[in-house]
Amino acid sequence: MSETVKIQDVAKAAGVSTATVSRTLSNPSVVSERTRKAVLEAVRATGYRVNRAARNLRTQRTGSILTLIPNIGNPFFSQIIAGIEQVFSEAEYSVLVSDTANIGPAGTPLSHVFQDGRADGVIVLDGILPLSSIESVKGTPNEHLVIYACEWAEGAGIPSIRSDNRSGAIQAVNHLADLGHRAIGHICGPEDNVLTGVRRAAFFEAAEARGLDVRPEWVFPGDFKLASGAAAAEAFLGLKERPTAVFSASDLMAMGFISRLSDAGVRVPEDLSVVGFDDIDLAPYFRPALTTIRQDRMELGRITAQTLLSRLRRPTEVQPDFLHIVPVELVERASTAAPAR
Amino acid sequence: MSETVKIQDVAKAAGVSTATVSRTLSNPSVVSERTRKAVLEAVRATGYRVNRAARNLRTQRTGSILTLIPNIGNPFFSQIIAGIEQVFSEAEYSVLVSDTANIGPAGTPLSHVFQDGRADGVIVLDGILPLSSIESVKGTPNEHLVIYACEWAEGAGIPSIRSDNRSGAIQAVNHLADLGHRAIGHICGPEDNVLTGVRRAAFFEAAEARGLDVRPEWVFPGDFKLASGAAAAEAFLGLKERPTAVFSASDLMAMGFISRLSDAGVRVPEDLSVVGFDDIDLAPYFRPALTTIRQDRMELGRITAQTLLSRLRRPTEVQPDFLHIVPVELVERASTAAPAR
DNA sequence: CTGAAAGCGCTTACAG
DNA sequence: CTGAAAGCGCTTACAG
Repeated sequence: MSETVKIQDVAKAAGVSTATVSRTLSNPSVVSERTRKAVLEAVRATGYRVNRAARNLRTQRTGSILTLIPNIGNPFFSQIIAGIEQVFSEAEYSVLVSDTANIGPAGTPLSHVFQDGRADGVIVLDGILPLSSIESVKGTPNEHLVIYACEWAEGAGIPSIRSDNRSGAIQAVNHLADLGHRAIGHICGPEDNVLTGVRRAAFFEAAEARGLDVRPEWVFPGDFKLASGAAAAEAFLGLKERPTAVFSASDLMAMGFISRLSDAGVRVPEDLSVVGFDDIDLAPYFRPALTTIRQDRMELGRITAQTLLSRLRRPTEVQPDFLHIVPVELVERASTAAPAR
Repeated sequence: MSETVKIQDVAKAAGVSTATVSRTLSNPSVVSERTRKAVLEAVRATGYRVNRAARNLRTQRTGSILTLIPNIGNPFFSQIIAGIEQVFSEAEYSVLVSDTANIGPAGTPLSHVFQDGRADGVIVLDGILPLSSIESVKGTPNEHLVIYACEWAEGAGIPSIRSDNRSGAIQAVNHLADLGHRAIGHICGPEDNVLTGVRRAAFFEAAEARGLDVRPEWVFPGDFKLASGAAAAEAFLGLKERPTAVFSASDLMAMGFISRLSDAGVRVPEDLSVVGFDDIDLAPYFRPALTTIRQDRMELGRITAQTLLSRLRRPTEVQPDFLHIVPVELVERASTAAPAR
């Protein structure tokens, strides 16, 4: 690999113009077979590779997609990103993954991503991204190249792919009711998160539909993470009257909850049934194995990527209210059982 | 955001040349204060943003770093990437995360990443990447812009940042020996992984140093994942004579192992002590809380990024044998205790 | 089917 | 301190 070889060098080696080399590489069918062979051979011989920056500048695209996540350190997102990456790498796009915090100082308009030429499309996995940032793309040609996955923001008018959170919560409550539980509690996600509201509302709705008892002190605050589940357990242990079952808005909180409870001698499922949400890899290996609502995160990522990809290919088609809901299912394991007594 | 505004438009608005606009933006000190103010105001008024592709083409750099991981779906890497991202986003670099599989068809030379103008530097978190791929950068100006983190390949002659795997394994064995265990086993990582070899060798070395009994049938194959821990448990349960303690090369395998064992009535730590490796977030919440070797993955990511960053800034400095080892520590929890009897 | 030429939007010696 | 001009390496109408 001596000096970098350019299209010029290939053209010279093949005895054709740079235009022909370019065509052979990007649109081979318009070139005669004889020429194509000569060019391809010259490419091989020289070790030529197209320079991206030059191509991007000329074609006015970047070949990359930006994925914005609230916290790159949170393993919850890795499966989703794997799904996204799978689809886009086949389509010859690079996937950039970034903390929402890293797109710039607070309040940075999302439109900058496009203006800077950093990406051809954006997948937002973070419902907390300020609406004002999202709105900066409204009315621009890039408006339909932004898409929410997993989380979303109410009223953003941006297409969204998400799990069926409502159904998941209802399935959890129904499962508990079917087992005979009459008094149930809930561990919530963070208050500023859209998933929290949907899952909680569906929890109340289903509990009411089944005539279950839910008291305000049985609804515990949380943030989807392990420690907040343990904190909920502390609150639970201080209760005079306890529910016989708890639905947690995430598996991680369910695990933190059960851990702390087991230290205090409360047995799951004998003394208390617990249902989680997500079905992370560990759920079947936790003891008791966690009954939970399975989210197909890989699939969610794939569908999101396919949706964005089709928009990148047919830029005219705009449907801002596009909404795709991925089904979830209850996975019954060992953390739920009929109530004692 | 009408049409895209270019440096030309700013120049016109400020009454200066494009050269002066460019200088104001990239090297403000060479411009007079009066001019600078006028330009900045024109930038503000027009909403100008530098086009990356144009800048990249002109400056012959990309402003991105490529991070290659064996499996983007594996949460083990997310903390490392978070550390990398943190450092590089401050330095105004984008971080591209990609499955090793996605750099191209098997055997794709790593040098392509540079030739394509896809990244200014590469962080390889995957020791399995073929040596021939790595070697393609040898002798090129990009040779010292490739760096291993976490894993590595023996003989690649590429700088490497890694945890002190040897010390970790020795600490695990010593902890077990100190508790009074005389017969110990090991669950290995995948055979084609460098970490597997180092941890296993150190395990044997320390066991011998402490005069412990290790039998071939107590060394279980694995792949770092949950299911292989459960498989090791099956093998363990079939043993006529069992060790009283096991050191697992990953936390995930330790958890899979303990889960399956507890189903079979083997209690940890009463009947068997188990030490993991990694200290993933769940380790303190698993029951029994896992005694393990803590790897500071965020720090590992940060150091890797800083090392690569300094090389990007001073391209002359080449030290192919650069090796940085991040300390690990034993975290004692509830999965280890003195042997019974 | 192919080539000559313009131009994508910047940055940077060079000259003054 | 500033400007005119070249050029980074491609792609793509346009013409033939």
